[in-house]
Amino acid sequence: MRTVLLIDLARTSSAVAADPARLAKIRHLAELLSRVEPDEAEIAVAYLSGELPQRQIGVGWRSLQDLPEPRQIATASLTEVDALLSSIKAQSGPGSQAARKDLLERLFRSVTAQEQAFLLRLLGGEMRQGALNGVMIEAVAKAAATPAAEVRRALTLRGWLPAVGAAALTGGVEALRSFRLEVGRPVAPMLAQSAPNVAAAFEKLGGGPVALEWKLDGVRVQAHRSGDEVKVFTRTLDEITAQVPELVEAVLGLSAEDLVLDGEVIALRPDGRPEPFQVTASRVASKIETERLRGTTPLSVFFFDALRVNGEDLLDLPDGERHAALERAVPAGLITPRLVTSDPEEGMAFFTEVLRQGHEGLVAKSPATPYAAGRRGAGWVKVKPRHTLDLVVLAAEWGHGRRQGKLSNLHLGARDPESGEFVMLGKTFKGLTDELLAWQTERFLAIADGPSDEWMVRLRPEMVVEIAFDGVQRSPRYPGGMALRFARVLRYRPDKSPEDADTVDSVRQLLL
DNA sequence: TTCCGACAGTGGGGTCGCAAT
DNA sequence: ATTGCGACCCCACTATCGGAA
Repeated sequence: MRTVLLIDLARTSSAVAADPARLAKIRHLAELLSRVEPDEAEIAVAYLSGELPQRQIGVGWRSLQDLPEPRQIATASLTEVDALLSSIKAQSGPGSQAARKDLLERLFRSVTAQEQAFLLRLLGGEMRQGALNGVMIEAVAKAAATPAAEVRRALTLRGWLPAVGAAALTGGVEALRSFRLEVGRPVAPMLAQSAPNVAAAFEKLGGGPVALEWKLDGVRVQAHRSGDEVKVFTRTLDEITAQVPELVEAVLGLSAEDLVLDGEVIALRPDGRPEPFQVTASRVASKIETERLRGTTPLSVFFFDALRVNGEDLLDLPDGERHAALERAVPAGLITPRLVTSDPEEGMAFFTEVLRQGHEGLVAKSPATPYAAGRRGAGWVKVKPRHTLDLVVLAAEWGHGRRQGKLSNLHLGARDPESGEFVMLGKTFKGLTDELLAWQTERFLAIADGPSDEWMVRLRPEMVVEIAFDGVQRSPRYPGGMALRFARVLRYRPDKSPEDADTVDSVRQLLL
């Protein structure tokens, strides 16, 4: 009999969810981790931080409906559950959906109600216990009696917390220190914060010179080269080597044979201007007909960072030195345009220029910052332009989790002057404070109109709301053939009536 | 004592591959 | 051929805790 069973994880998760204090969550998690046996440590770290050792198993929210009754006695071990999930993942070909369902039912029949609830949250991808990677890093450190900084460093290099956590719990700080940057195995990519404008980005980086780089609206790539072998990974560390042969050839064309580079792939038109993001994303996601697609939609790559060049790990070096190494290893045509300046005015001119060329914006970087992979550290700050429109709320959907009982997700419409009707352009739930959620729920119920159901309340088109968004994209889903990208609420406009709302024509202007 | 960095949660549009219909 | 689902590409914003100032 194992000392730690699935029921223990389920109980720990409940305790974590019930205790809002971060330090208490860490205590609960560390207490369990300190009891788990070495061969189950990876599973425990994974499950309690909302991950699966298999990463994905082809089961989502929809497959988790209509599950069997629980049993009364909890006996399931982590190893047993892990084996079942592996066999679910292994199903493929005709009949696989039925086989998956069968195995999933067997799993749920073999556990108690509390374990079922835990597995539902885990497999559904919504832990709702207020603890994921960030809290788990601290819990692993506490349970293994190692500094959290050592865990973070290992996670940067390994990119997968369950593996790092298991190493820490079984081998302590020595095991953590044995993690190295390994060519061919992806590193957790460094992420950026955002700022509303160039001046604010300069301010955030705290004076001194700032490196400004074009922000291209493509797909983030991490390219590894060892001799004749190249591997390419995405931001979530999934391998896409086969989909991006242009990138592979570009890297093989460099003289350095030992490389880890960070950059962006993007589809450019013959005139050099960027294709819409959808075109790049479609090209990168397509696994078949790659050779034909190369002809119609070629990909370009632009690197902006070097993590390793010719046997030297550069992660801990400041940005300026890493970029110098990048410039030595990679020709200028494959490097993201960059300007180092202390002058915000000069920065704004650079921003204007990148937008004129049709690109997304800028990323401002402190030349002193090391590559803090996997953390949205303050070293990188992105700046993008923002559009706004006054739109009409057509309906609202009931929220989930902490928004349960509140009307949350808004259906947004622009006015069609021809018909006098409103054309839906998308939805948003962003930008709403708790106070605004409470207010709009009450207000919406007062103007409810038309067929509503358990998810949605239709409204008389009376409420005008000011919406910020990044751009307009072609939509196969919405009636006007266009949708807003990254829409969020700025404020309600009680001073405006629906007749004052922006029109579909003004939105269409932005599509070009 | 106040401020602010980091984290988790709440969901958005679009596209692909695959299995089922 | 079409549809449904899972996965993954891009992502913004608010509330909260707890350490920093």
